[in-house]
Amino acid sequence: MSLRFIRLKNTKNIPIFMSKGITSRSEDYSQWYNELVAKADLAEHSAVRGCMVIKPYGYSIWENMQAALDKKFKDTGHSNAYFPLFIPKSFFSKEASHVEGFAKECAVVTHYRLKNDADGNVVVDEDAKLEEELIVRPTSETIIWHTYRGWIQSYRDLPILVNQWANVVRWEMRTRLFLRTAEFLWQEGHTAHATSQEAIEETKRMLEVYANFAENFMAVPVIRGRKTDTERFAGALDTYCIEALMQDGKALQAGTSHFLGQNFAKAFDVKFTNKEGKQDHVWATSWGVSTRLIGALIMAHSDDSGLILPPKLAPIQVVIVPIYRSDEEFDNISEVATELVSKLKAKNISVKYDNRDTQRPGFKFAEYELKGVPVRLAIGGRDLENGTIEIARRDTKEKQTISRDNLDNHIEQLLEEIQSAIYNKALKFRDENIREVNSYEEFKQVLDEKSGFISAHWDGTAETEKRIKDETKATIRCIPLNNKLEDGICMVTGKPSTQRVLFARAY
RNA sequence: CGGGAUGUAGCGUAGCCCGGUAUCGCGCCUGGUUUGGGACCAGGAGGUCGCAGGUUCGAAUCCUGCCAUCCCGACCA
Repeated sequence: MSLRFIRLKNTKNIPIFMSKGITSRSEDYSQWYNELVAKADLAEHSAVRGCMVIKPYGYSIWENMQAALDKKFKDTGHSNAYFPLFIPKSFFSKEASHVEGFAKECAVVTHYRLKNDADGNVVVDEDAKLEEELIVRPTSETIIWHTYRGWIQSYRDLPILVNQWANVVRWEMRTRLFLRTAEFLWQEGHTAHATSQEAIEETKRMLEVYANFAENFMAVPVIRGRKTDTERFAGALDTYCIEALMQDGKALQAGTSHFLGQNFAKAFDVKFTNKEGKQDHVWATSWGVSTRLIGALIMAHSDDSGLILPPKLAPIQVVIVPIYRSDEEFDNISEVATELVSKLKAKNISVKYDNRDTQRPGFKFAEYELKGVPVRLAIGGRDLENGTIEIARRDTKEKQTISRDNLDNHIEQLLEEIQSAIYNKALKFRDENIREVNSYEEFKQVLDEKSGFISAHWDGTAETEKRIKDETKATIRCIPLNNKLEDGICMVTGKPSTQRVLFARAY
């Protein structure tokens, strides 16, 4: 039965487990993504509309991301704390543009008790209405700045460098696992500073932390940039971002860092006494990345056989598969494998010896390809005789039989090589898909035929930006930092422009 | 929240037009043979046909209402 046939008949957006492979990227990219998420055991839809269950394998990728990011936050002087899930409605309305930005997607708690009605059904007890409604946090600026007010009196209390790992809720109409769900996991950093300059430095420092993480851990090259006024975070003076390019040519915002100016300090009346004894409002930043990064990871590297995970984030870096014909042979192989496991563990390499006898080797090979395990080792009877092992790398699918001497060092090097190989591949793809365009006609053509990032002149107005979005669905992803200044004319209006900005259709 | 479609076993489906208690594949369980790229044979378990009414001797099938999901729009990390 052909996949195409199945797909056309499959009206539910649920993957097809009966087939051996998954839909190819060229056939249907989003179908490929959905099936991959399910078949690689990363996540599934839950009983709650718009919310996902992150399964153990997917969650351990998130844990690896958390560990790496958390270390970077600590290394840059931040501490973790935790603020409430609920935010009083009144807090929320104190910063005008902030409310406006989030109002349409907030979950609201109105009651605190249930009861049984006459028919025995569980209903909301109308007598238990909250005096003040609570908003389930879509982000925590308001509750945090309300709290910071009590923490800050003097410049000596500054800076405050706090991060929290949390869940947030944004009531989305249309969801995709990891990319957009009603509830998601993230971290949000919230810092308070004595000067504008210091806050701006913090904003940029954390953007660089994100960019560094994306490139060195996720192996995803990113463009550092600044958002336009329209795309800016609700309540910020400036939003910086890192933008990544997915294999289908669509852009994905992978992290944001905001300079909030004194907006929240003013809204929540957070003042401090400076060295000169004068009162001033505190300067703020906030920055975050979410489980969306897992979506980015999938779409940046993976192929039609499954996930390709960068070794630095892979839950299992090396898997060993035994191939045997008898119990005795299995025992002999296990002995070799167990020794190898301890050698690799000693090098802090995450390794799994898959000794299940319920699945055959071929099945396991396919399974670990699907799950993106970077290195696969196979040991069979021939290897026992020859002192060899079969080693296969997931990214290129290259396979060779090598001596087992010095294998742990070899694998350690190979993992590093894979890490940089997938980065370089993604970088090459990204660079090949940034195109300079000088007319609106050409812009539309490139967008439809090639997609990717388009670098073009824009007159800097929100009207033109909106027109382009309405007509082409492409948005300005960012104004790249360290952008080359060059005189030009806006591709739409012909008005003067001093630099090119990056457009793309985006997730 | 507008337009369109779909709900049958864990998953994918046949049956519905033309009413008679549900088909097939994958997966699952048991036993055996297998094992260097998704094994094979034999046996077996699993379904209030989305929910609630109605028509009928009898409803997966016909009628009414509701619910859920998916696709296309408006909104978004």
